[in-house]
Amino acid sequence: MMEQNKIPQATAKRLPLYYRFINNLNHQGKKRVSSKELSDAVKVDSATIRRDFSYFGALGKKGYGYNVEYLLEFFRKTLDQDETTDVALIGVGNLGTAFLHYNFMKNNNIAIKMAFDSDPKKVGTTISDVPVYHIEELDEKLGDIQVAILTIPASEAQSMADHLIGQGVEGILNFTPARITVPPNIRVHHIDLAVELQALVYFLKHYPLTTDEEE
Amino acid sequence: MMEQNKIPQATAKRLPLYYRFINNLNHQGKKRVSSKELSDAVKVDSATIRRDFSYFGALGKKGYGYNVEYLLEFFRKTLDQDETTDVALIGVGNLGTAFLHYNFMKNNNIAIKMAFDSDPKKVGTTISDVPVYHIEELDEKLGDIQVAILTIPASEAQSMADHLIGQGVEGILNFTPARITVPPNIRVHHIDLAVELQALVYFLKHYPLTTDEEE
DNA sequence: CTATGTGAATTTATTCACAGCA
DNA sequence: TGCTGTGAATAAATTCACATAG
Repeated sequence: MMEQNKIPQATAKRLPLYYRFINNLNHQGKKRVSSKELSDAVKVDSATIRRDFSYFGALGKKGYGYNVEYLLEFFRKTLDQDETTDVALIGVGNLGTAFLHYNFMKNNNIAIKMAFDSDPKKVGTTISDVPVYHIEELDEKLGDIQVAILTIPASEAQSMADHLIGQGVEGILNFTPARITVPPNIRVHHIDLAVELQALVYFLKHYPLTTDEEE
Repeated sequence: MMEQNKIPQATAKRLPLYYRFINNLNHQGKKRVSSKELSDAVKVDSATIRRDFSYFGALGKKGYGYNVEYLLEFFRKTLDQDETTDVALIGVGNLGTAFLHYNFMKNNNIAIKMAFDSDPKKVGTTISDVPVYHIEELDEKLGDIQVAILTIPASEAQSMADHLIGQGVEGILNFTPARITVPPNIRVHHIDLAVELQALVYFLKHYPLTTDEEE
């Protein structure tokens, strides 16, 4: 696939966050920004930000900071914002609908192109310009979409993942509590709402904060 | 607040996941489990699981594995599953509604006790037994709830967080893209759906998988 | 034999602290 | 002077590998 695989994963995960904020700055007409300002905004230590940026070379100027426009252009390229990534959404419940209303195209070149559900009341409708097809039409409609968002009941997660992978999907954002098993060449990110909530509660009770700390 | 603060954060974040799976095993009538089996199920390396468990002492038996019932009982105590944690949900959009339908009480003793919104069509209704109040009733209704889930527009996140903190909230699960600023004694966890999706896409393009890897 | 529990090694990530450039 | 960029130090997390108990 692509170039320098030396960027730490922790850094890679922060890139979209940086990108969005730099984008905001640009819209506000701001011309320069320091790692300290960025730090206040995105809640990441300024040394970490400088370190993160440094993996891509010297993006700033000493004593000045970073040029917003330049930074934006750089991250646009780095995050492949030129090419659109098409995504399919599986499961048009409340969570799925929330995604459909979320306009990813606005800042990020990611577009949910179609959604699937088995509920006949939903099939045939359009939500935020995204058509909802019946789950049985999946093979026929999916095309070469490689990314799927799973917002279905946990009990169906594994079989649906298997099916999607069979149709060429390579990345799955799984909102199901089920930890799905996939071949080693498939990437799955889990977002487990119950776990997140429980973890927050656990930290609250066992990790008293006095000095500054963050997730 | 509480005892041994020597449990690594990474471990603490996995505890709810372990708990849920052990709970499942127990419901299935399983009596024993090995770190290897757990590993397959929750997708965490078995050595990491043993290490995680070891912070709590010797929970297993050599050559045998772990007794499911014992483990469950242990985690129940550790995760404070005896005492219920009450939570308020702010913003009854699609995402908020998804949370209301999610029955946290089933496995975890976390209960969304009330929800708030400004939409008069929603105020006064009840969703999954949770009453929806007008946002202006917040001070009056909130009581001593210390945890809030923020599922409102980003533009309102900071002011709402300030308000909640003023009312005694100490933990916030923030689904807003806004990175809110809070006093150092307040805990905020961010879950940023757009960032998660972008990060997945970035990893797909730049971190080709051949051998096993995970989020 | 089997699978834990854990020292030791390794890897990954963060943070300090400051030389050096604009 | 004010900031970056980065060596070096530190911290955190993972993983190896095996002695040891059942």
